[in-house]
Amino acid sequence: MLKIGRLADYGLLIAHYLEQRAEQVTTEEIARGTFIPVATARKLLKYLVDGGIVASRRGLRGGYQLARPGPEISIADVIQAVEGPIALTECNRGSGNCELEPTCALRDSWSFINDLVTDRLKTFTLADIASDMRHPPAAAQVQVVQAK
Amino acid sequence: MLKIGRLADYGLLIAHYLEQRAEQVTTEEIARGTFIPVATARKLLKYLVDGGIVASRRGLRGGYQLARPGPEISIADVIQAVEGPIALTECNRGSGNCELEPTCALRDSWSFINDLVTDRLKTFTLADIASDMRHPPAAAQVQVVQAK
DNA sequence: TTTAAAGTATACTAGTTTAGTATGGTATGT
DNA sequence: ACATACCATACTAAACTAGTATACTTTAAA
Repeated sequence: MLKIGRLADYGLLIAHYLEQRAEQVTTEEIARGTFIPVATARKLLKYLVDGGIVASRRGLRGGYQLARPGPEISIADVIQAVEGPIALTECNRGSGNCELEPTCALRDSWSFINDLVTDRLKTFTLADIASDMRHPPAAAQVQVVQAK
Repeated sequence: MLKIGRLADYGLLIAHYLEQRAEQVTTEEIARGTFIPVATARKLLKYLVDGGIVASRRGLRGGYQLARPGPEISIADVIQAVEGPIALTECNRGSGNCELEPTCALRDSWSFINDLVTDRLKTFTLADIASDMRHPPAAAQVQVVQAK
């Protein structure tokens, strides 16, 4: 269960949809276009607005739009907007969440691993999703280098 | 909630403990040494044995030991042994798990992202955990290279 | 200035998943 | 043969998630 919440997945779907449309779109349209239930889409849009991923306009003729260009929105941004900070383990959300903490030998390691994963997700953007996956984006070309 | 299950965390704790001891150790000793409840440790040890991480010996004077040297056991190995294959999203566990699948534009992307994360976790081993985190292990030195 | 479209906020519910436990079985060295 | 230690399975309770319902606020156009 190293997994992402369904809502985060939907969030990315919505972000991707908005990038494609590139104009003001209403909640209902988004819901129809992504096949996500309207009520759920509403909830998600709020998260995305609060997270600065999406810009909203209220009132008649209102709607949503991406707040920034696609290449500037990473997967990590979307996940964090929907689910809060990425924390693989409890101890990574701060002290006092795990009763094993005082004796645990892995705390620093988990912190480190958490950063590895987060940084990795920051290199992959909405624009990369839009492009053909068969030709991996630049961000996907990683090389492991022996230290020293 | 991009997070790892508590049991996977415990699994890593146990693996790390076994690496430190480097000898035949009983369930009770492991439980005492890691502060994990005995019944839970049993369950985990089964997973680890099935996953080929740990070797068991039954009968009198039985116990557990790492099946392979520390540097050959990655975080990904441990997580997969405890939780099964890494799958960030439902669609990454195969077809038919998500009702949005037929219309979803993100399937290939998720598959790609899943691999990115998994590969990253494969580069970090038990041995890396044992060493001082303040001097990051070789596996942690990653360089992103512009494609073409 | 009224009205209706559209976003905002909060609280609740049902279902699923997870961690944890209990119990009885099986192998094996002495 | 027997005590020790691992193995297998099934169950339970608690936590968490996704999804929904409802009432409110903002704003552009008529």
